[in-house]
Amino acid sequence: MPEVPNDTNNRISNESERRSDAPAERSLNFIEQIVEEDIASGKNGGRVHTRFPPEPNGYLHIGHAKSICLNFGLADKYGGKTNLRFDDTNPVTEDTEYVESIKADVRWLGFEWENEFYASDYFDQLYAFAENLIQKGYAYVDDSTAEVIAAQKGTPTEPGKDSPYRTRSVEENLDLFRRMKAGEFPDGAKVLRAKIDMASPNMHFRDPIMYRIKHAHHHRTGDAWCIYPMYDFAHGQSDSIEQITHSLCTLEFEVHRPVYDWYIEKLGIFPSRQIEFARLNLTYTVMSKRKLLQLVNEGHVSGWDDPRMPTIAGIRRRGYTSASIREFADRIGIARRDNLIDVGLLEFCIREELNKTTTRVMAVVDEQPIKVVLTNYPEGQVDEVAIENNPEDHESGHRNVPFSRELYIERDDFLENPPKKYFRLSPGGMVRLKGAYIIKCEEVVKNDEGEIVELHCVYIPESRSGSDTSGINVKGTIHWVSVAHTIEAEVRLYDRLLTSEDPSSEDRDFKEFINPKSLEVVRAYVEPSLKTAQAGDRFQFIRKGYFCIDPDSSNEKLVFNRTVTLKDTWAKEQRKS
RNA sequence: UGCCGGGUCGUCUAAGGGUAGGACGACAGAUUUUGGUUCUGUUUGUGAGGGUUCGAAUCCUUCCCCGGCAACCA
Repeated sequence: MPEVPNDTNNRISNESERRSDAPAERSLNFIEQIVEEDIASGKNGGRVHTRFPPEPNGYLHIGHAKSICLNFGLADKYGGKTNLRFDDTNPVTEDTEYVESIKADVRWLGFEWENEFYASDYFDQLYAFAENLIQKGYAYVDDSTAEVIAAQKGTPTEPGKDSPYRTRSVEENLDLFRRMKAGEFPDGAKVLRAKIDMASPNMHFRDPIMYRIKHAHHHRTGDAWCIYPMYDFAHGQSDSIEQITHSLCTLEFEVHRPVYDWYIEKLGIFPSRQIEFARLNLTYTVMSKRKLLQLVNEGHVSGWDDPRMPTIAGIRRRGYTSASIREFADRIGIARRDNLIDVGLLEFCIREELNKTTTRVMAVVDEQPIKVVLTNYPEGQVDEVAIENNPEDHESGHRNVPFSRELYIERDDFLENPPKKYFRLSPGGMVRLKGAYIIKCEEVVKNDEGEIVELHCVYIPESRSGSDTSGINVKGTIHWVSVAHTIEAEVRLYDRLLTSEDPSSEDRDFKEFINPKSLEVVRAYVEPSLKTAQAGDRFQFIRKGYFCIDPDSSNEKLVFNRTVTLKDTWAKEQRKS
């Protein structure tokens, strides 16, 4: 697990700050309404205690971020607490690597948990709960195979059938369950089931399995156990043990709620309340751990933290700030209807922040930039021109950038036969070099293949930025770097991971929609001030987008990730025609 | 076909018997030494029918559509 860099934008506002910061009064989401009703009625003594319960079998993604912001945000808002609880009841898929990454991600998002718990902390207690239910006649040991149990379960439209083992005596059940625990039986030989109703219209009520035998090494309890509780027999009781007041989960657990309540009722323990909300779906990506794991294992991406991944680790490496993720979570809201959020909203959130905070720098992102030679500029002369660090922040000051006779500009910023509203450079045309002079293109130099290799231009000495007396008005301003002073860098340009807006709605497998151009690695020529930039530093490349230094970067070779492009109305217009 | 949910601008999300509002997007304009930012304006919505009511997105009813549920996963 790589160390997670500090996020300077990671400050969590305290309560009073948050209140004064609060813009217009926002309406409550349905969970906040429930919480406020509970507080008003004095339920749980007005206490609010939530929990974030990941299973440590994969990395967290932006959908988890929604849940984290909801759970921690709710506690924060109502003076409550939030536990981090690892739902580690299935040792074969779980690992401490995931535990560590999850903790790092939650912290990076800006939240600190009240308690760090594990469902495995409660194995003794859960075992006692199970014996309790056996004693009350609510549970029995079933020797049937998985296949037989599945067959007896019936279907959604047909009731199930009772297992022949359903009528075992309490004594026999107790004896068998203890021997399951003692390791007398192989995996799959027996399970402990709740005795509820094999004819229930809710499939989860048809004698759900409580414990199964798994002779597997657990990441925390080691080899102490060979029986492990199922989700349904662990989650609600864990909530109850921790006195969780509001147990928030996604919609697919809705049909589990009657089971959740049933165990709590039969055990007579603290009644936590489960409330479901719709999970996050984002356009042009997938959000299931299974699919993300597949992308990682099959090498479609470089790892869980590949900047194209919707994982928190990936988004972080891409250059997103945690504040922008929190803002996003806030804007998408909480409701029960299925949703598919436009990834454009996420991009809006990061642009909004980075626009205010990043230093503007000159970077010519082009494998083959065009060299501009200013024929009337003295050879060997170097000028220092002042560039505003950030026009959105007047305190940010200026920085000197070297200017000389030979410059690089992007190939896109010159067109031999420009269309009507093209504001950039063209033969005989004029353009402003950002922070420097207006230039006029007088000659286009081509190689034998007819490719443009050089532009011979003249600069207008009176047009210098800040002291322009030329009286010339140009429509366009372009960025540039001085050939003699630039440093080369690698830039990784990311695009959407998938080409389908909603891959789950497609007939074909999601992997058929992997965007072959989701990563493009190009060379760039950047201004010398970037020499000392450190991993995690963020910049705006003027007119291009927001970029951050990747951990792969070194003193020898700068590596930038493009977090997000700037809005580009010109490109949009081009696409239309 | 059984059970449980859910349907409000293109996308999210409010309004819970009394003006359908906000955000993102889109479009138009202003400003701009980033075709960025900022500002202004515009556009578009209650799945359908019936009922209750002075008045329905909201209550009742029939229908339609969408999602989830049949792992010894969570």
